Amino acid sequence: MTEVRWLDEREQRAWRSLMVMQDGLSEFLDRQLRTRCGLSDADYQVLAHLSEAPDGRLRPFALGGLLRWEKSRLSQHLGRMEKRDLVVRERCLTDQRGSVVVITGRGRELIEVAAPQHVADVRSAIIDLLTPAEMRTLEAVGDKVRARLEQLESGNPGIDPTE
Amino acid sequence: MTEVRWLDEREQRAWRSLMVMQDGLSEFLDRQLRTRCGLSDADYQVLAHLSEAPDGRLRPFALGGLLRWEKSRLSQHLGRMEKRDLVVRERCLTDQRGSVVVITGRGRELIEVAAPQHVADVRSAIIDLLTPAEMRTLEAVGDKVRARLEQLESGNPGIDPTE
DNA sequence: AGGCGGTGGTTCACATGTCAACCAACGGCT
DNA sequence: AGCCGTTGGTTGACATGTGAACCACCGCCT
Repeated sequence: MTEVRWLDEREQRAWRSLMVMQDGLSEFLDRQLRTRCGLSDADYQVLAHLSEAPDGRLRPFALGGLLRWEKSRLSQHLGRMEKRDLVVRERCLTDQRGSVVVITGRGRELIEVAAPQHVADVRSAIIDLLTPAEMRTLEAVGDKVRARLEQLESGNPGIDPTE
Repeated sequence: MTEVRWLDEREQRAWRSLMVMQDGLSEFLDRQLRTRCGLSDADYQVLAHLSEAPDGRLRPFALGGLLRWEKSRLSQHLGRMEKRDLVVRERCLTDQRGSVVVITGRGRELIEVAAPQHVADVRSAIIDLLTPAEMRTLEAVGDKVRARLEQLESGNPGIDPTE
């Protein structure tokens, strides 16, 4: 592996375009949520998962799994959300170590206002611009990349075709 | 606008797939850079732009434009990079308010080691998995979305087709 | 029973990003 | 020259993310 395969024109353009879209999208969606509902994107994700769970309650480790968050991040964030009365932590009855996160009434009200606006934003920023074919491609690419990342992160370096 | 157009199955899948890919990709690339070169993704972007600029020097506001960063973020980040001897700030001769950021020798060494590895990571995580058609689609979608975001952020709410 | 590695969670110190306030210099205008 | 709105940049207070250390409890094993 002596020489570097730089990105050619096409590859550059696709990559940059994707990155810029990425930044722009998350910045836009986060700002909309924040200014219109006082929720960060992180808050939204947490509330969304909780509101879909039975009784609006989840064990932190389960929530962490859904969000793919580090446990310390989750703990910190839940602490802040608890102060703002969006969630409460209760002791877990079946496991004395753990706790259960529960969405509050206020949390539920907020997510129910935020969700339709958020979906509308996602639609108007991207989904409604896509043809069915583009949608399929995005899904396929996303899945391929995720699978590849799991492979890479599990210590498999991938096969060098020149080998 | 009384009723909400939720995302249907296809739309959900495409959207989630994109978001997950997005998170996974940036996390992966950032971690690779960090562990292998001691550079964050932000550091990398800054050094990359500087190293491509004539004499490795840029006015902060120009750099900020390229990166699409808030000026305070840039200022804070440059401060940290200066402490690590990756860049230096010099007074600007033509504008007494401003300064010029210059990449240091060490900064240049680092980016020259990091760049090939970074490109290899980008390739192996995504670019090399894509067909030419997929690449074109990604570019097209990215461009559409960016254009749309600019429209949205310039106060244009978009047209409601039911109107 | 009692030892013990693994798990669920929290906490601390620290890196990073954001917003608003601030300051000095620029440059156009009279 | 002198005023004044704008621009380039920094700063401080604060919100958020990360990694490591820590703690209590679980559950298995003998």
